[in-house]
Amino acid sequence: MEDKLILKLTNFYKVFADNNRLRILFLLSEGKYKVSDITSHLNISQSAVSHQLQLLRQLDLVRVERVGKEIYYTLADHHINIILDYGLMHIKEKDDE
Amino acid sequence: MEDKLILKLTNFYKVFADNNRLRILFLLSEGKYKVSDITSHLNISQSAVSHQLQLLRQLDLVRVERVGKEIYYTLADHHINIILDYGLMHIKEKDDE
DNA sequence: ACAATATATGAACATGTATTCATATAAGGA
DNA sequence: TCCTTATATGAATACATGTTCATATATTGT
Repeated sequence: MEDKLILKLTNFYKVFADNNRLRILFLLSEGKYKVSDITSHLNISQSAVSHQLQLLRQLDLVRVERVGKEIYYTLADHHINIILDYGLMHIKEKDDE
Repeated sequence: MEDKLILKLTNFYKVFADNNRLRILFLLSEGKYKVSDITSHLNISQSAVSHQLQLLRQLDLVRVERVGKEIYYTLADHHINIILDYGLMHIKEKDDE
């Protein structure tokens, strides 16, 4: 097993290993939201949301669209949805703890 | 989407979001290894390996078997293998970066 | 041009967690 | 029993990263 590949996998998992980030992703999996919507829906500060969105942008996980003063975010592609769904499915099927 | 469920998912991802831990898991996916084998194969200190193994034990991801002075580790069940494989498959199919 | 609103961003700070260091425990051999 | 080897473990340390705080930028309305 090549270490380089495992490192990539590590980094993949890291993206989803933060609760607020994951909550944002799941919210976005339901549609298009502007930043203020995200902060109010999830009770995360505006700054924290923006920082997470910046990271998600850098990783190309979200798509950005400006409408006037507001900026809307959506998931970048259907692939992300599949990942989220797969994760959920996996958690649900084992009722540990 | 229930926050509690997402939190569980976060914790699931966290397990795999560390490089050395993941390398240990992939090594164990190939068979049974004692601690000293793991440290030499992966170039991680004995202590670091033991700490990671402790964590993996607590999460029931590995199975322990003592033979004399040595202690052998294996993955707890086939399910873990499937998770690892799925992750790899996912990484391989997208050639980002 | 100015004020108000929405979002982004850099730096400081807080926190979680992985590693190291020192040492403990357990087993086997002399 | 004493010594050696294998592994575990607690505490200290190092480090990565998420949040906050203060402020910048961008857009709209007046």
